Amino acid sequence: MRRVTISDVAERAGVSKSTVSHVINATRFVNHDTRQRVLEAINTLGYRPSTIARSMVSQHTRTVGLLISDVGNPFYSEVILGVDDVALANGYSVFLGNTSYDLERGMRLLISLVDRLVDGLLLMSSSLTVEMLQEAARHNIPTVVLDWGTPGVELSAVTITIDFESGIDQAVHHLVELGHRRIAHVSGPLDLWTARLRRDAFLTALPRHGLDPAEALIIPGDLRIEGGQKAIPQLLAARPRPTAVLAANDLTALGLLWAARAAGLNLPQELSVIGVDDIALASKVTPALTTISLPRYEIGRLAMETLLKLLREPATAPARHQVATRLVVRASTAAPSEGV
Amino acid sequence: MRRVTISDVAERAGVSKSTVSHVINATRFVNHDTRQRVLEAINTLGYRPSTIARSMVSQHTRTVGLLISDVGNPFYSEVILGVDDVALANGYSVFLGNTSYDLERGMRLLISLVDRLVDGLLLMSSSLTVEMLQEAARHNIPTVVLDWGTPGVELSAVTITIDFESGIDQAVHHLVELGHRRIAHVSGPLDLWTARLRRDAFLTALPRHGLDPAEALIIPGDLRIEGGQKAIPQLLAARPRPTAVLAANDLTALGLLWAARAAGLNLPQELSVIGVDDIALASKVTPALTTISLPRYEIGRLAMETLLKLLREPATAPARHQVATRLVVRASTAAPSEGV
DNA sequence: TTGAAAGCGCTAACAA
DNA sequence: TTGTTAGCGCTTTCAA
Repeated sequence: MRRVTISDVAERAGVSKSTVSHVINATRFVNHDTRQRVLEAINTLGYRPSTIARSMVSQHTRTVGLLISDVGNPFYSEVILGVDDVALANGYSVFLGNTSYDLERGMRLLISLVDRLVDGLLLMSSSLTVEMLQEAARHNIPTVVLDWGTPGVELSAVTITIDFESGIDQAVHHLVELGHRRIAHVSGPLDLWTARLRRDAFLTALPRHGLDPAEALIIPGDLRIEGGQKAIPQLLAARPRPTAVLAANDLTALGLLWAARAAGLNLPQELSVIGVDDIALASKVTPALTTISLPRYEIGRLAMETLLKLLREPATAPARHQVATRLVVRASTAAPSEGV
Repeated sequence: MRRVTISDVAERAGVSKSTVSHVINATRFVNHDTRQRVLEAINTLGYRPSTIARSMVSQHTRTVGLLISDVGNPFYSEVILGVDDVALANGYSVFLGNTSYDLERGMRLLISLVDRLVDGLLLMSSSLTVEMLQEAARHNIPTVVLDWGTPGVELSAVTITIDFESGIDQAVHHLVELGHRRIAHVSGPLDLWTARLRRDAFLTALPRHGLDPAEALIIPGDLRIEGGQKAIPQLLAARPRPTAVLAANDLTALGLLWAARAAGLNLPQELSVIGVDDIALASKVTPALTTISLPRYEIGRLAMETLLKLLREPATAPARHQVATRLVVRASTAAPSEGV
């Protein structure tokens, strides 16, 4: 049972291979009748052009590589969906690689992608190195980098960053309007670019709403539930005690909520909590979490579309895109109760 | 800046292309000195063999296609990780496709994978059809199907199914030992194979522990938090009222827990709840969820390894694998309080 | 309006 | 111990 090739079709239709090729790709005029014969031959034979052979001559594969630090992270999984949708709609297939936050693994993955002649690269991994970018550039593979801010990135790749400032500013505004004056922040690990970004956005938002950043309590967390839970004792011990807290992400916020309740606090009156991410769970818990929503699917879509544009117009200069975030008010924020 | 090819290396080393090929693939003896010269040429030129050209002649690609219904589902994301690990370790790359529970989309994805000459297929999508399997079989692409029980599957593909019976039997045993006699089940949508499987496992486990399946209350759910929440009123209205409930998955169990607490029940004394999945959250909530743990990563690993074996020994007859599940006891189960 | 033939970068007979 | 050569299945000049 041999694979049916273009020659089989040509023979069956009584034409040359080139004619078959041209009817398939609509790349030059073919007489109506012969075209019909070719089409028919294709159908009865069940012929499908070999992508490999095509790539061999065209030197491109209509594939892209997607490197992710952690597929299990709900943030990324929706991003993947956005990428996948755009890819499918444009005839691209995507190679997925999970770096597991492991630099060496990431590099191996990247090399295998380069060897596979991917047309473009989508890098969404906090464990990225400049060498990876260079490797991609060396083979001049168009690259889109998500949410990675190392200086110099924008020289060789298009970057997509998340504009936390907008959402965080809304969050602070919301709290101040409710009457809060003492707002704390439970940050992520500050060696992470994205964690610093959120903290800084918080710190710069404060003075815009009449609050003094110097007085703001910053408790380091780990972007996980545990980090939020561990922050509660510190939070309650602080004098003056904060009446609201902005968590670096929703998991941290949930940890805060649960530990606060366990400590006997009346929520949200005695402690308002805001998260970042808007994970699925955020609207399901009690009290439902007020949070800053990231357009995850949108990010994936934008990334793949940007890459596609890069592929079509290789001359385009590396640019930077930002996606906005916005506050979703639910039940975990309220006016502070008197005399706390 | 042309791509450097095997001819460049050959020329530089002063040998023929075939010699270069043979040192790269260690496929025939090459004199030590010439081998050194070749190696050196490869290094200085930075030569990397083209996977495409190789595939062209070998007719295989060292790629596999992975079709998933929903990358966002935490169950699948860990499976992906297992697949990815084994793939990377064996020099395979994986194409990821998200069917979004959409049959037509799934078929399009599948066809694109077939056209790309993937060596094997991993189908982990509840939205699968027999035609998809046939399409794969028609191109004789070895296929591994996860958790899909339609009769006839095992004829053309290796199946990996999850042995819910073991874990569910342990769960019922655990509850009976605690003193429960009236155990309810909140199922998934019963048009899903996997939901029926769990319900049936529950029903057959009961008599093994002296309980009458005919008396068991089965409430249909949706595998989501909402389904669990909606089940609580029915559960509380039933006479005699169940003292324990086995949920079809952890999300349902969380819904049950939260709605029960909202209804003023004292947990776990007044209602014991067991989930299925052991999602990350299960151990974080209060009370921590007793649940039946699925070895998700293990499943991915097994699937990819099975596929690899199939690729190496194509003669192997389609088989079926089962992976065991086991009960993890936490704080959401307890002896029933008296006189409920 | 169509065909012949070269070539994409490799592997593997077959020869030497 | 190594080289020559014929493909793998397509696309694309160039020619007719």
